[in-house]
Amino acid sequence: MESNDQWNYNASDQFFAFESWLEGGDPAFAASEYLQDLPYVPVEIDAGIGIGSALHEEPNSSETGTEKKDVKERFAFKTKSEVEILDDGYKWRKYGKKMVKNSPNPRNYYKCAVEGCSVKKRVERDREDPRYVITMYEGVHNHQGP
DNA sequence: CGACTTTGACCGGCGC
DNA sequence: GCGCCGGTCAAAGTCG
Repeated sequence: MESNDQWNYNASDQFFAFESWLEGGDPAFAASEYLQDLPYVPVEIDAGIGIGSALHEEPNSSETGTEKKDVKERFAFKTKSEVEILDDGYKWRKYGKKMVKNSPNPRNYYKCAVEGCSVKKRVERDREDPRYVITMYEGVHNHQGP
């Protein structure tokens, strides 16, 4: 599928921001409270991947005894984009919109439209830089394509 | 006519 | 115990 191409058109910006976040290179973003409790999942940046690949990581493999089922795979990054609706190759159904206290911008809630797939996604603009969009994924796709 | 977006209401967790 | 805050539901509306 050509969904990789759709990723590539802005993958550079996305993963550059993501790397900066991982390395603490972007204090404003790292310190933002959107992500304070958001465990990130490392991704292979050189692999030309989509978010779906990143979400295949399973953090519970090293856990022993009590497994933390509540902790789903979550992943966030910042994108420089004018529009919030970025087609990532999946079909999303919007189910909510909310104003967060610390931001003048609304936060949008999306869910994967494929049956049996409960992946969720949140999109919101950066409070400091309105030209950036923060996207957060949660869950793992059960299916390969849209 | 069907599928999806919109928007306020509702609910549960947490802090005070 | 109450109020704030973030997340979800669901009815109505809109678009193709």
